[in-house]
Amino acid sequence: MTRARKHILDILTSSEVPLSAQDIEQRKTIEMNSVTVYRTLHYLEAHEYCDSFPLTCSEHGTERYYSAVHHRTDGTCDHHHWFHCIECHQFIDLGTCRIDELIAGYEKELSVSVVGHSLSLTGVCARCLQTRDHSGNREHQGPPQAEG
Amino acid sequence: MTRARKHILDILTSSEVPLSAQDIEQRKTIEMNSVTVYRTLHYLEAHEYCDSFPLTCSEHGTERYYSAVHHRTDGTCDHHHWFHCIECHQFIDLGTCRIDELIAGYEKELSVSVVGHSLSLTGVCARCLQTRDHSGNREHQGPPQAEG
DNA sequence: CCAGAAAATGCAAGTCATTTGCATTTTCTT
DNA sequence: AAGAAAATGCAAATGACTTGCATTTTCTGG
Repeated sequence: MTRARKHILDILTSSEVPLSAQDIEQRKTIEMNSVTVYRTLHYLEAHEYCDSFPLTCSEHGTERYYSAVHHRTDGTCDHHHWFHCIECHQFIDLGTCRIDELIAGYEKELSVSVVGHSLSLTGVCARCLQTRDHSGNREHQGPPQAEG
Repeated sequence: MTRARKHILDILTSSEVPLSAQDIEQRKTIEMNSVTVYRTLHYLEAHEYCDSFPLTCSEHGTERYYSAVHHRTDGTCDHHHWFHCIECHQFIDLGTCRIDELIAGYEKELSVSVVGHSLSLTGVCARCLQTRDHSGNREHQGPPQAEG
């Protein structure tokens, strides 16, 4: 692990939400070319340090988001999925993947071997729903507590 | 519905697999600018004539794929998900969405309103698995029957 | 059926995330 | 520490997709 790789992995590990390459560029505290950010993300994903998925939103367009993978004591990966609010553009953690059985079912049904999957939900978060209720359509509020 | 829109919707409706903007350009039989293809796909999706999801594969990179939505007699949409083979790059229909309940659970748990979702599986299809078994790693075969 | 307005389309250029080639620097191996 | 291998920076390219604007088609009221 080089310095750059350690640094980006640290950023991912300490983030509570998935980050795009651009998010990482903003958060990095050491000099690093943006090409290196992309290459590092590829490296981390190939080596199972992180997961990624593509998401399209009105504010950021289509981008790939990365999140650190937590390995369990038995060596398996704790793979998460995410909800993305179409109003405030925050991510909400949906916790550990709950479609393993569904996938196992498809594998059996179709005689395929599933190697990867991508699931993401979009909609309106509790906070934005509340804002709507209380006030018709005001301006969107900022992030819930700080930056995600 | 203009001529262009009807034509693209026809292409989507008669395809058994999701198509990218480029796939559609290849299949169209009337003159149409590629910008129009994109705008038409936006129109069709906004009006619930089709669904889309982004997918990344080694052969085509990251692209958005579109498939016609079938409306049931009760007016609801018959939303499907897809498996994509990382070797032959064919799609396999996973049938009607089976995660509605899971999503309803998340909505309740997190007090969010889910407006959309994207799920896709990647892996090796039955045919490619078989080719592997029978012959070590030969060249990949062509499409199953014709063009998908 | 026709005029005028509204919407759709074509064309050219632009945007933007991401990738690539190649030279230089850093890291690893012996 | 030397040499090879891998990583990084820089500049330019790629490729999906979007935008602005002029022209054409479609729709609506008369």
